[in-house]
Amino acid sequence: MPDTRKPNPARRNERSRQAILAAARELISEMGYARVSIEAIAARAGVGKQTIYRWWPSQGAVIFDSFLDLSRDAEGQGVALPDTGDIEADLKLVMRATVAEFADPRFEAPIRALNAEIINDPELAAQYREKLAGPVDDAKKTRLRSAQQAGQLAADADLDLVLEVLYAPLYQRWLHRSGPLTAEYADALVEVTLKAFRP
Amino acid sequence: MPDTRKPNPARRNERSRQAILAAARELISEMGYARVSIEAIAARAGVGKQTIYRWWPSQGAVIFDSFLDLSRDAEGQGVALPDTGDIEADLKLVMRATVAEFADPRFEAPIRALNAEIINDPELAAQYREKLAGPVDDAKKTRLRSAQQAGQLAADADLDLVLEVLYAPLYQRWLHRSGPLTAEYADALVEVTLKAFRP
Amino acid sequence: MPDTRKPNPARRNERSRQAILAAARELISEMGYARVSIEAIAARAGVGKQTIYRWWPSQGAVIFDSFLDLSRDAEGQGVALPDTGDIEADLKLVMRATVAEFADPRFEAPIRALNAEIINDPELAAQYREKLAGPVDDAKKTRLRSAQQAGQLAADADLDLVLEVLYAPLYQRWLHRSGPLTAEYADALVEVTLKAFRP
Amino acid sequence: MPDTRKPNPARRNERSRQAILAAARELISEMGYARVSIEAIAARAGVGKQTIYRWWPSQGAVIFDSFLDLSRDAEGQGVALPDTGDIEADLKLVMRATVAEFADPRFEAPIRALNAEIINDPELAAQYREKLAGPVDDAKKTRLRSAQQAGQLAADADLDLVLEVLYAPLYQRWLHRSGPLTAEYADALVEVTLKAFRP
DNA sequence: TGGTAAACGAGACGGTACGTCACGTCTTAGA
DNA sequence: TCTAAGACGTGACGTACCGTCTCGTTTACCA
Repeated sequence: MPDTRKPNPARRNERSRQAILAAARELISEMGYARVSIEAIAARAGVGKQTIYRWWPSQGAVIFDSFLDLSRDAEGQGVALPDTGDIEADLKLVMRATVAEFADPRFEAPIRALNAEIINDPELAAQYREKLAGPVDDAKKTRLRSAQQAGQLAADADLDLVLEVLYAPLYQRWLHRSGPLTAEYADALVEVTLKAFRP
Repeated sequence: MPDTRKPNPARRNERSRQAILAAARELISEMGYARVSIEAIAARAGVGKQTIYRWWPSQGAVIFDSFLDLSRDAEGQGVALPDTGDIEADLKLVMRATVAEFADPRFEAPIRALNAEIINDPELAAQYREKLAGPVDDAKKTRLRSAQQAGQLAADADLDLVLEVLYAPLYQRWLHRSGPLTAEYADALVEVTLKAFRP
Repeated sequence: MPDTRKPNPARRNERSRQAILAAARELISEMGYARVSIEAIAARAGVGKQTIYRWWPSQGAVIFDSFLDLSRDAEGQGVALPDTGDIEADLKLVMRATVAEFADPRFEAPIRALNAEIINDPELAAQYREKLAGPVDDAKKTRLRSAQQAGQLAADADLDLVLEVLYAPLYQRWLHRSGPLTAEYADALVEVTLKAFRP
Repeated sequence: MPDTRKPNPARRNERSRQAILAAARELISEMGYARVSIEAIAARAGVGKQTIYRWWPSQGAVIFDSFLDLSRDAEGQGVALPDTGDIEADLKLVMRATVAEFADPRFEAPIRALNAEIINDPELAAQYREKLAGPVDDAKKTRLRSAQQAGQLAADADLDLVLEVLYAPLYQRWLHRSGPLTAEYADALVEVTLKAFRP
């Protein structure tokens, strides 16, 4: 009979939690996702394996949390996009930033790891949409709605679809390494998208 | 001294090759990609492990080949798209077929497995572009060029970009399970793409 | 800095002590010695693990105490052997009682556990001789001295040796399961021993 | 589903087998039985853990085999006792040798380990009687029968009982550390036993 | 057509990591 | 202050697979 008792979060050791998430990020960057084991994370974090198993159901969940942790630091909670009134300029700025982020070697391995994990784990995918993609997408949609009111975007445009047309090509090109990710490419995607959803 | 001699492909046992690829596909469908091992494939195929290691460098390569095998059966060699003269109708037909394929449970697990593998393995990604995506994309681009000549598409449109705008949103939505994949969605993508690249 | 303070026995919770010893006995009988853990004893006794570690240095010590506790109940403090004047009859009575005790399933597992523990733990062996075997052996030697005075036993017989010749074969046969333990066997041992140490 | 396939003994690696048994003996002598783990044996032997689990069902079985291996070396196959015609002299010789063996630190820990294991494992106890104690006892009984024919021992003496009276006190005193093991003690046991079973 | 070298099935091997269990220490809350 | 509760770092458990390495046993070429 496995132990089904739930641990008491109030007594959780925050130092251990941070050490585990940091170790996970470091190891993924250093050796690539496929070679990272729970044992290695525990050893690097100076933590017992059980402390990982106690709080996370799977390795994917640890990866996810380590990534969540990273984003929280980066963003704070104000995830608002710039709004200069010029939707094209604003989107290009944001898209170019995304391109730059993908080129940063510190982000490369963990983001790839997370995406690989998401593909095969629906549970994780749901969490990803809710905790990571969701808030960011909401901020983007807020900016798009502003553009709609300014008449720069069709009033009846499906904003989820707009975001997909804008971002999915970029993500796919990066994940599949099927072409160069340049500022020009980012600009082209913005222009194409705006043309597609022009009023 | 390890055995560095290369095996002689002429003497390869075709029955074993087929059994291995079939076993790989079956196991991925049955138990999910993460739980499939070389041992299990060998056992299911009634084959020694060495016979797998002799001909494939990694598990990802086996998965890839099993998938390649599958596509070859499906497509034959004539990977030409319909050309009725109406690019919108033709693309909608093809996109709806893709949506249907993604809904087929026999394809679901293996395609996901392949995509997950590609994300973390540049070598495999290159093979994927060359052997699988490449031919299909070429066929699609042939159809798009025909549309350009018919004045249905901007003559200076970057066809790789067109394909990305057309397909990436669909793939991403499926991989991330971030929304329903319907015929209407397929149609919408075609319409949006054609508007974006209208002459 | 570890806590090196000694606990104050005066404040010890007798209810917990009894619960621990009882739980130890029960678990050994139920699951066999090898499978009994401190965790299980603590859980069964409804006691914190620390309460066990505070008062006993090792699992062997708990087993020992649980056994000591059991014997104390059984014997009271009057550990005197019968003295009818007939040493052979008296010894046979006692030996047959020992045989019967060994056949009692409630005693089987704990006594075996204790003996296994004693073999590898000199500290525990010393305690065993002092607290458990000692008093019983003293009582037996008192009876043997009475037999010496009655001329039924050689006056210069080494009483420790007499006890060993009398009991060791019985214990060994039981521990090694190398033969049946019957009343006849008990009788034979008494007869052989008396013959060996006849005046 | 555990793997129930039986390994093929014909393909067993004798070098590994020897290394495991030697490592087990060494570790028991060095750190005491209680502290020896399968992991440590595998590491010391330069062997995978699975190679141990493949061929032995339990740690006790490894210990037992390592001991069996040791005895085989020591005895060769001729386990015959000396027969000078003087049973008392011959037995004293053998008993003194046993006492000396118990004092040899190379034997101390493994023999204790084996005895502790035997107490709680009936399966192992049976093997012990058959493979280790049995042949030795047979040799001893052969010598005792010779003494019976020479009229030095009661013709109707139960030889198993004779052996128990002779050896059990010695074993028990050693296992329980309840007294010194000297040549004099060995002699005394022989004298007592012969007196007990005198014709 | 019979000999021989390869590929084959089988599976044992030295390993790594798994996920679980229990250890003995520690911290917290409550009586 | 002792206690029940239980999280912690540690490390062994027994299992699953890894990729390599023999073992015989088919196969298929070639002499």
